[in-house]
Amino acid sequence: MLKFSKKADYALLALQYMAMVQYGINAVPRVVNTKEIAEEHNIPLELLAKVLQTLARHQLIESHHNGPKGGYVLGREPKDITIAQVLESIEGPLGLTDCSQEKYQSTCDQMARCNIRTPLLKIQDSVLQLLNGMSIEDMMVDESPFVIIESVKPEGVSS
Amino acid sequence: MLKFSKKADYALLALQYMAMVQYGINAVPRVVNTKEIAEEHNIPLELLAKVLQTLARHQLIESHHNGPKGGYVLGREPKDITIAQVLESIEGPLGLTDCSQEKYQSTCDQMARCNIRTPLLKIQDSVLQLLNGMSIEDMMVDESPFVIIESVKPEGVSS
DNA sequence: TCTAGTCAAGAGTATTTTGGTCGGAGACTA
DNA sequence: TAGTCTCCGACCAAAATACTCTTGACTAGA
Repeated sequence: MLKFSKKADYALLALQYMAMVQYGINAVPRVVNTKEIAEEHNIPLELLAKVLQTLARHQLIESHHNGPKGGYVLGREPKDITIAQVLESIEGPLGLTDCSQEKYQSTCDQMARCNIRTPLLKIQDSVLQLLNGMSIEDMMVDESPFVIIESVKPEGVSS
Repeated sequence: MLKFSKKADYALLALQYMAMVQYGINAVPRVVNTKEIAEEHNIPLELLAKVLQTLARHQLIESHHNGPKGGYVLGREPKDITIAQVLESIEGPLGLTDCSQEKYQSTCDQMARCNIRTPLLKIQDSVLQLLNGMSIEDMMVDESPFVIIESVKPEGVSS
């Protein structure tokens, strides 16, 4: 419940990676291709390809060109790519319930006596605000890829 | 994306209805049965039955007894039933990503180089806080079903 | 005690969504 | 211009979800 889809996960992962390559500390900006990201993160190449295509279509990234040395770059600065935009590109308009999209409202035969629509929209609003307030930049937690989370390891390795 | 499942919708609808019957203005508290709710809201009887069973198993509602005049009542006051509890009963533990549940962490082969886990958990936390802060009572917005929320509109959300 | 109304629980089916695959078309390099 | 390498869009399979059916147990009231 409330789970991101794999595609959304992959998208965030990829964007974060690209952001690090282009804007990270000591970064040497360059074009990155699908294969590189897929191998880096161990995700199915073809699926990631599709995800990136979608992101490109929504201008979050730009396909540099085809052929050898082709690839993608971010379409804007990391701080200008919000989590909400990413999710929306991948999954279509966000909404806790169908009736938050106007075009579906007519199909809901309980609109009239639906008392939960309003409070639901309120929740949804807050969630959206949250997702809109967070960008790829916020995911660029410096360089260290290895952050030991103590809950993984049984005994106090953290020190 | 981020959508509630139908079952979750039905659960909220049912709880809100029961709350109105028991605690609403001028309410005459009584037991309500599955059929009544299903007809009231036009949802498949059998499916709703299963949803209510689940809620009962989680003590959010109580089955009054079998047989004629049987039915359900709320297990506690509306303000003590949070949205998060409802969702969790229906859909199991909530979490934006698998690795928020400890038992799945080991199965994720990219834990080591996963840079998005931490920020994702942060988002998730906020969402959960939101859902925990809202209860069935908040859904008892007296009788008027149509309240237009202006914040849905694109402009000036944050104001 | 018999009947009808109700909750309880399981298995089974259909439909939608999601994850993943394939075969090209275009573009660059040599 | 041949040979790669890349993006791209249509396609397929598997999984999750929504919904149904059947059976059973229990209770109130005739």
